[in-house]
Formats: sequence, structure tokens, C-alpha cells
Amino acid sequence: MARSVKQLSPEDWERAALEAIVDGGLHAVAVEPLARRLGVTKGSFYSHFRDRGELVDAALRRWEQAHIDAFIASLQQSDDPATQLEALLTLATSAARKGTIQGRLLLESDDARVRAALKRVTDVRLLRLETIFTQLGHSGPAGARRATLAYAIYIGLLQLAREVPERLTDEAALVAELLRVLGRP
Amino acid sequence: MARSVKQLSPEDWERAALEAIVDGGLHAVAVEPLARRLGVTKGSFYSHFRDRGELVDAALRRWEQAHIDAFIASLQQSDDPATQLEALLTLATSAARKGTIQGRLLLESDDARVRAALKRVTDVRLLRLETIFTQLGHSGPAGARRATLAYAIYIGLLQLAREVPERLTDEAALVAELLRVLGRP
DNA sequence: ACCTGAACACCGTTCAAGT
DNA sequence: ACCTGAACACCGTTCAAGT
Repeated sequence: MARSVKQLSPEDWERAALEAIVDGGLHAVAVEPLARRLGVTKGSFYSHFRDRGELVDAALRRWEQAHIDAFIASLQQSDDPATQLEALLTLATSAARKGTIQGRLLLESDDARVRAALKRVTDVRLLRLETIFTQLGHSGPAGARRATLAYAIYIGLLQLAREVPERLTDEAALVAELLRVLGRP
Repeated sequence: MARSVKQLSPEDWERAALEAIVDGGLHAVAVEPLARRLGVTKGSFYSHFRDRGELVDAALRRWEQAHIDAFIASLQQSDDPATQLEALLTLATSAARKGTIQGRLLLESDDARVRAALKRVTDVRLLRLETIFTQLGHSGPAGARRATLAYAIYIGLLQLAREVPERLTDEAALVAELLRVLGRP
């Protein structure tokens, strides 16, 4: 449960920061409380990072990398675009019902650092979605619009899951609706 | 530019709080800076509100009421559901490109007070959307799902407008796509 | 009733001193 | 190199005292 020697690494602080985000959002990433939790004094924090912002940065990059990796991995389960689309929609609607770091971050993107991390993840996903829709027969701009639309739905569902979760209970029917709506060329 | 007598009302503080939200988000609603801006000392704040939370509450309710009123008003321009839907979609996509209080709040809804205000606005809108889709021929649960979907798109576009604004430039094409996607019974 | 001014708590940041 | 402990700045909250 505890190390006897209090020699921490930047990674220790980053992981603690991500845990804090899950629990209380970005503003819960506070140096003094994190230091208490890690069993050191807040002064020692500045041996690892220049300031709180640098910690937030590093923690977000850690999350971002893991997140992009997972997304890519889920796509590699199949080469068929229709199957990939369904897999992503299912993943999206089920993720929308869980409380994740992503959910937290989406809702705190007035922070420039959060926005930057989200944008990088979003860009990767939009490009992949665009490829899928192109393969499904939607030409250039139409494919791009459809990808934007699909991703907007995903983001919107993430948000609505917090506001009106009672509307997202019939997940299967919702996925079916999404497929019907997005599937037509 | 200034009143000579510094006798403030709760409304003065609420309006200042909303301005602060537009500028810097919810965390910019800070008693001491607001007091400075209003030309009083922070101590006097507590003659009007019990604490910062009560000010946030009051400011959000002020915004909420004005917002619901505007939404209802825009619906009353026509009785035809198809026209109403198009009007809402147009309103939504153009609102998505502006920086509004709503945009700010959506992205800060890890705050319980913000969530509550957003939920009240969302409920009103979802019910109205459901009515429209019912009138357009979508029976009970299908109408509800379609309303959820339409609203998810709206929320998602609000978010994407911040992340990837370059994808929302062709507004007309996007509205057309939305109508096509959402219009089919 | 509303405002001032001083006080205290909490967190971010700095820094001299320890190991 | 990393940690401690004390310092200072800033904001939330309280309160006695003014008008």
C-alpha cells in the first residue's frame, strides 16, 4: 500500500492526476491535495514539473496516447468497413453510458490544454470514419460530412448520457437507428 | 460609466457573473474579481448571497429562463412541424458556430448546478422535438429515439464547432444532410 | 439593509536548506 | 536529484464595525 521511501517520479504524479480527473474533474488536479495523497509535501512537486499546468499537460498526453491506441486496435478486428462502423457505433453507445476520463474531459474543454488533446484524438477518429464512409460508397465531401455527422452523434450521446440517461436505456434500438440513419449512401 | 453610490442588487451580481462566464467560463465567477469590477469590497457580496454557489445558482436560473423563452418563441413562428424542424436545425447549426453562454456551460457540466440547469433546458427541447417527430409520422418510441438522435447531433455539433471548426464551414450542406437523415419515417 | 476592513483557511508558487 | 518547511500571493468566507 505504501513505499517506505518517498521518491516519486513524474509518472506517479501523472497517474495521480488522471485518477483525480476521474473523481472530480480537471479542477481536482490540485498540487497540495495530490501531494498529501502521495505522502509528500507540495514543495517537492516542483522538482518534477514547472507548474500545475505542466502536470496537466503530461497527464493529458498520457491519456491521449493510450486512447488512440485502443481506438486503432478496435478497428483492426476487421477489414470490412460495414463491420467496422457497427463496431464503432456499439463501442460509442456503450462508452456513452460509462463515466470515463473522456467524458470528463469533453465537458471541460474550455481549457486550452484539454482542447488540444481532444482535437488530436478527434482528428484521428474523423479521418478513420471518413475512410469507412468512403469505402461504403460516400464520395469525397459527402463522406466527410457523414463522418462529421456520425462523430457529432457520438459526442452528443456522451453528453446526453449525463443529462438524460433515461433516454439511452434501449441501447440496441439506438444502435439500429444509427445504422439505419448513417448507412444510406 | 459608474454610479456614484455603491448600492448593488443581487441582479447586478448575477449579470456580472454571466459576463464572467462568457469571458472565462464558470471558474471565472470569482467573488473577489467580481467585487473589484463592481467597485465594492468582496465582503459586501455576502449581504446578497450566502456564498459563491448561491450566486452561480441565481445566474444560471436567469440564463435558463431567458433561453427557454427564446426557444419557445422560435417555434411559434410556424405550426407546420416540417418547417419547425428545419427552423430548429438551422438555428442549431448556426448557434453551433457562435461562442455562447450555452457553449460554455455545456462544456463545464461536471458542475452539479450547471447540469441541473442544462437538464431543465434539455427536457423542454426534447419534449418539443418529440412532438415534432410524432407529427411527422414517427410513432411513440421511434419518435423519442429520433428526438434523442436529433438533439445528440445538435450537442455534438456544438462541441465539434470548438474542436474542428473547419469541418462545419459548409453549413447549408450540413443542414441538408441533417434533414435527409432525420426526415425519413 | 448594505458596505468596509481585517481576519483566517486553502491552494499555487518560490526558495533556502536538508539528504 | 528529490524532499522539507517556511514564505508570499490570491480567493472564499466570516465578522465586528461603520453608514
